[in-house]
Amino acid sequence: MTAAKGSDPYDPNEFPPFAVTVDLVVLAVRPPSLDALLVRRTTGPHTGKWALPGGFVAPHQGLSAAAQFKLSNKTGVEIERSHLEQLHTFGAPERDERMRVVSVAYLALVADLQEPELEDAKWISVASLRSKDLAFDHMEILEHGIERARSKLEYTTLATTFCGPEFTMAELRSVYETAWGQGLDAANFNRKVMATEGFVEATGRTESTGRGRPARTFVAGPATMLHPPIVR
Amino acid sequence: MTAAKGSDPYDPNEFPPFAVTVDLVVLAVRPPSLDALLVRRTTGPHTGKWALPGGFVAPHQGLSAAAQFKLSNKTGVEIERSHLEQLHTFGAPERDERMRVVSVAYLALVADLQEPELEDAKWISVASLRSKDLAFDHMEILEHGIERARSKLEYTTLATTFCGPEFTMAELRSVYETAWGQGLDAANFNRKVMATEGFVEATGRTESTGRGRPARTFVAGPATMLHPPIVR
DNA sequence: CGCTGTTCTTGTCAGTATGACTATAAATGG
DNA sequence: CCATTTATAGTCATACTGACAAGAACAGCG
Repeated sequence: MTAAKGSDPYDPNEFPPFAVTVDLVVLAVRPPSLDALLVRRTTGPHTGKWALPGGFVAPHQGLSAAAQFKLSNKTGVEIERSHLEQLHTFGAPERDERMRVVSVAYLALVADLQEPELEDAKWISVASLRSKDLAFDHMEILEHGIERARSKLEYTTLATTFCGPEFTMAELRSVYETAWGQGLDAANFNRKVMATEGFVEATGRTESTGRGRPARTFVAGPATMLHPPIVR
Repeated sequence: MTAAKGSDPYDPNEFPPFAVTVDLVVLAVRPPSLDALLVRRTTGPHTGKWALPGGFVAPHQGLSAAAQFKLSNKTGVEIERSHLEQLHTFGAPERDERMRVVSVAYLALVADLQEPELEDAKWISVASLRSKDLAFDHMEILEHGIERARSKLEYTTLATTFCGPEFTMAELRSVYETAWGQGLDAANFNRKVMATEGFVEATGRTESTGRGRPARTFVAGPATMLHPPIVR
């Protein structure tokens, strides 16, 4: 195949338009389960099925602005103390029967601040995903998001985003254990976290859960990347 | 802000359409420089400027299919022995003055098989990027791609993609050194690569560059991820 | 009030990986 | 055959890791 050089042969006004949507993978760690936020579709195709929160991007709206809007819109989540990043873009020609839709998926990590759950929305444990039938290709998107989140815990400080503003080592560790589904040695975890400059900062206060020795509390430090990583 | 619940307020047919494009960050390691492929714009906005290869996605074309097509189209590159992955999606409302354009950027890593360079296309060293004025937001896209490639060298076996089908340890090492702009200890590099199961497989043959002891040659092994990583 | 169970926190230690370096091997070109 | 070049193997002190033990600080209970 010898290529036609020069200008692109397509005129963007020639063919039917694309629609662009954002879909959100919203994850929270709520021990003992890692949960994703789903909404029930009340209109359009796949009505009645569970789906990712999201919707169409407005004409003059940026992509991340659209994602932020949907996040605060569909969930009560505060944008502060949460993390939002672009995940992947899905644009298979037949993913929506109505028209050509390209969906830019975003990943949101939020603290579990028991926000009032909207109706037609629920948290679902990612462990119970296999049996679910999500709308469109949302299952694939969700799996991408889960793997991205699990992976990013290793080499970034994002674990603190899953915690409240003030947290104990045990809480931080349980973020990893819950997301990864495997236990970590508390002593070694402590050592690694404390050895990483700027990961957490001690408040000087302690917090008691009623049983056992009270734990020191920490707040997130300024660091964003982990050297060395916390390994699975 | 209390959210409007239920169905999305937007009707996709109400507002002006989006156009969707793919843009390619094509990288090759050609010691002593890491090079990116640029094409000169001959039409539309920014005519005359250098830009990333790319173009509009056809109505029934998948995103990665579009990227593959543009890759073989604008470069003579064989899809085999190259790596193509989605990078990031750029959709700022004003990034193209003609209309709302959402661009899905792809990252392509190719071996330096001195393909016949098309006219209006050239390799440019990423070290000389600062002085360049690329079309649209292509500089930002390119920088994303470069950083992604540099980062992926650490924990994947993608370095072999930059080499030909058969390569020496020195060639593989120079991929890292060129991409990272820093020297690596040959002996330690050897040890780490050989210790990683499935990274490379010895052919039993050797290859002489004219000077010095001939080097054993290797082919890429089946592994895709590196444990432990090769660190910068 | 002291015991006990629980949880958090610090300490120890052997095995391993790492980086810097040295030594040897195998070719080429005078 | 010797100097040079490059590839590869070996050495060693140090740092990091995982597994485990020990100590510290609480609550609850008899």
